[in-house]
Amino acid sequence: MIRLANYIRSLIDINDADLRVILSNFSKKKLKKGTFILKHGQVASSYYFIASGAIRIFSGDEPKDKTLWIAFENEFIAELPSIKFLTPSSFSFQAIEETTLITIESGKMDRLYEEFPQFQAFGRQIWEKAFLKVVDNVTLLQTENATERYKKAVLKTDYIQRVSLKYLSSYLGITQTSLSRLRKKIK
Amino acid sequence: MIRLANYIRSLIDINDADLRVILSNFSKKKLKKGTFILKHGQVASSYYFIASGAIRIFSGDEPKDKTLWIAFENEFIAELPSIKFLTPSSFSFQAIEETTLITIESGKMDRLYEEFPQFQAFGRQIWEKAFLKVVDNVTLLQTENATERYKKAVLKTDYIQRVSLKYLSSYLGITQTSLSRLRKKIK
DNA sequence: CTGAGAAATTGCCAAATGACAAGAAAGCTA
DNA sequence: TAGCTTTCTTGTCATTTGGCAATTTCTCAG
Repeated sequence: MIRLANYIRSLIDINDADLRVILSNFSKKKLKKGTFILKHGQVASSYYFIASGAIRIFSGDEPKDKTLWIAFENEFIAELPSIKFLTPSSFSFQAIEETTLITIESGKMDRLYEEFPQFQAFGRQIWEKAFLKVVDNVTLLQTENATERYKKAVLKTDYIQRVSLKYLSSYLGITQTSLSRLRKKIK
Repeated sequence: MIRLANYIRSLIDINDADLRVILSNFSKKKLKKGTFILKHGQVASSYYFIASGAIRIFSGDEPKDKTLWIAFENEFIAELPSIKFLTPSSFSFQAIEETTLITIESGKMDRLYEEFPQFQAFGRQIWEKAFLKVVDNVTLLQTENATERYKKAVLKTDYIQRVSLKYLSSYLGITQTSLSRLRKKIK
């Protein structure tokens, strides 16, 4: 919970009392490796903060799934379009390690927005961050070759090295074989 | 203006009178080919609807720029993060044909949201559309080879064929040379 | 600690894409 | 329309990436 508190504080100004109330609306969940927290086609109803572990967001079904994003500790994630517009999710969310999540239902989130208007800035920033990350990704995929994409991904987060090649490769837009080879060449 | 009216109507329910007031806040602009409506580093302050023509959104500077998106008639575009958070724009917007824009300043847009709450749904959908488009793009870049990406881009909009290879190639994440060749092969 | 299943590596070869430069075609302006 | 500029195409060759299958390594439940 402290991690979440710090995360919120890093994005908005808020006093201790308000923050405490906000946090009381969240609940903790432990997930085993492999657990799905959302499957594509379902309507998403929660926001997730990763206290520890890693979640992969992907489209399609294994083994031909495509990893859109991999989130690690101290990251706030959600299937925003599905939550906001009650449409079926395009993506599945899966824990790829033992993971501790701190979650909140979207209804509660909305009530917090009403009760604490300054908290709305938090919601907006989640959107913005998500948007910018995806845009960055497009640029990377358009611009760099596989080797550079891998290097930059590692630079951004060491965590990325915890991810199996199977998942990482589709995130980088290459095959597992190629990723294995280029990683070897880099060393 | 009729085009914009239809566009708004396609996204939200709104009566004639309200729509008329809303439209009166927009203004028309004609742009010659090559004109910039926003350069990266500037803070964006307007939303744009393309009545005719085409706008390309790109990062970096020519000739090494990367085209993130190409928008055509009946598309609503904006540098949303820059508008919302007053941060410098990461992208430049440039007319790549003679273009007629219908624009509105963000301040006026905000006032419309207050005056016509149902219009907020319009704003939200712009965000969502932008987000989904970018996500689609990631998936495409991750999943398909250059030939497929080109085919799918053409399938989505015939308009794409109006775009010079120079711009189109970086949008597809390949070189102009390769695009020229693969286009020949397809015919 | 062990053995089955999953994941990663490697070899071999084919296909796709890139780099660079030259020439052809198309578009624009006076 | 002529002439200039930009864009497009093509040739050659190098490099990157993919496909497939065999083998090795790793992981984890029992």
